[in-house]
Amino acid sequence: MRSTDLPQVRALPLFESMAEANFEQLMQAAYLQIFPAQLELIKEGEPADFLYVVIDGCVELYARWNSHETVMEMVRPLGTFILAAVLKDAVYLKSGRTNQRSKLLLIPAENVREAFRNDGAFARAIVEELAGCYREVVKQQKDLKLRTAVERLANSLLALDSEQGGRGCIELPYDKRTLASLLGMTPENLSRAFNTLKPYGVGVDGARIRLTDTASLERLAKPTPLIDDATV
Amino acid sequence: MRSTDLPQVRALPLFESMAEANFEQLMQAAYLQIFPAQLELIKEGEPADFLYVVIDGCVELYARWNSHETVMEMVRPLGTFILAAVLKDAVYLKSGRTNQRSKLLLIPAENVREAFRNDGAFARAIVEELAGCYREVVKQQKDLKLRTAVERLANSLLALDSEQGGRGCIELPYDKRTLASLLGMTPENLSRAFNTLKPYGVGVDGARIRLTDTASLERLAKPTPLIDDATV
DNA sequence: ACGGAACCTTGATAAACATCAAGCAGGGGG
DNA sequence: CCCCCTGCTTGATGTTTATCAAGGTTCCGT
Repeated sequence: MRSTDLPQVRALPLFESMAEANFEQLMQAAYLQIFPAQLELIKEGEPADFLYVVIDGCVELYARWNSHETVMEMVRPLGTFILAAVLKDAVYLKSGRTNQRSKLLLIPAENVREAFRNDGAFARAIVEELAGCYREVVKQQKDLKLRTAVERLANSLLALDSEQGGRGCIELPYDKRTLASLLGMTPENLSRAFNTLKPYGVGVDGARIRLTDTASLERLAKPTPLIDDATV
Repeated sequence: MRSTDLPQVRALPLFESMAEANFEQLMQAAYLQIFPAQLELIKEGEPADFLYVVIDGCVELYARWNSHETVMEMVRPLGTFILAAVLKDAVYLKSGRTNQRSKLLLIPAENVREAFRNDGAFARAIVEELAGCYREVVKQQKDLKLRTAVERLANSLLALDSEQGGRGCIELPYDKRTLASLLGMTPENLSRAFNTLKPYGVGVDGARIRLTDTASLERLAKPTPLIDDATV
């Protein structure tokens, strides 16, 4: 790959500390590709062939069982996915599709494993990344087991707001039904949850959400760093 | 520490490949200790001081929010816990207490991080372990989001059975209320779920469960390696 | 502009799950 | 041995969430 995207990939925590030669070798083996929206990238149960980096666009990771489907995670730039399966040389636990037209970097799994074996700094960066991913999922699980749907929505709105500048004005980064599934509820329920939050200063106009009484919303949501802070 | 437990700790996947000198150094800094039942070991939100290894007994990891509590994981011999927090030098996301009188090995966090920096083989073993932990939580999350309480119970019974020899005769390794919380339901609901499973050949006598129609139970449970197999 | 297709919302209903309140059974300590 | 405590179960009830069905809006392509 040759492009203006290379420096920002190099700057990712996962890659920034690895030796130049190893990084170049990884990138030489990698593919940079643009995919249309709604394209099936990976399917749960299949062996892990590539480590993916989202350069542009958005990828939806989801899982299916008994004809039910649930969104597990939305990966936005510059996130990576399927690192654990690649390292363990195991099958994917989640399926993945592009949510919109997306530019992705595909690094062959075997090259990642080779770099991991040869480059100590890379191995340490991987540990850091994996530990972070692990803690994120644990937080999601606490969210799911300890909160009701309305509480989960309230907290996710507060998180989105602070992510988007804390101005009380949110632009939802994806469909409402995607958000619903991500939060573990049905689209109908999300609609009703938004209505429930109206008295707490939550105004909805399509994908634009307005928070006019953050204090009140926080009293309901009771956010805690141990569930809601991305960095903790 | 000096004891008959050392060889089995050394044999753990996490430690077996590290250099002898580094392992000895880790063990010299570590404490082997026996704790009574129901003892608070760690508290969510506190900085990670030790990596724990359960040598004997059982430790319950749980989380709390808004005066609700849920069991996240039961760690039995020879499992480790709180690895991610130790590596990231972060606060615990879960609290932990002994479920019964337990023998634990406590390795100071700073020593673990030092060994991780100095011993490439250890770093790789950590990656393997972390990736495995990550995938376990992802499976739990799929279980929670895609299945009902009865389905979760049915699958966990099948898993426990195969873990205990597949003879259709299970001894529950902990209280029913603990199992309930682990599966994300109330004790009352677990009781009712057992009743729901009676027509599928599930007999309950205290902590002893008998499966008399595994085929029928499996038709209901629809187990899949992508959620229910520990090793995948 | 029109038709159609997503997407979202709303309402009605049903299923799943939690809560509250007793009651029962078994085991450990006095 | 008996008592009491703890854990479990059961029943009644209420809340939360899903499902089914229908209507409305927006946006796109023809």
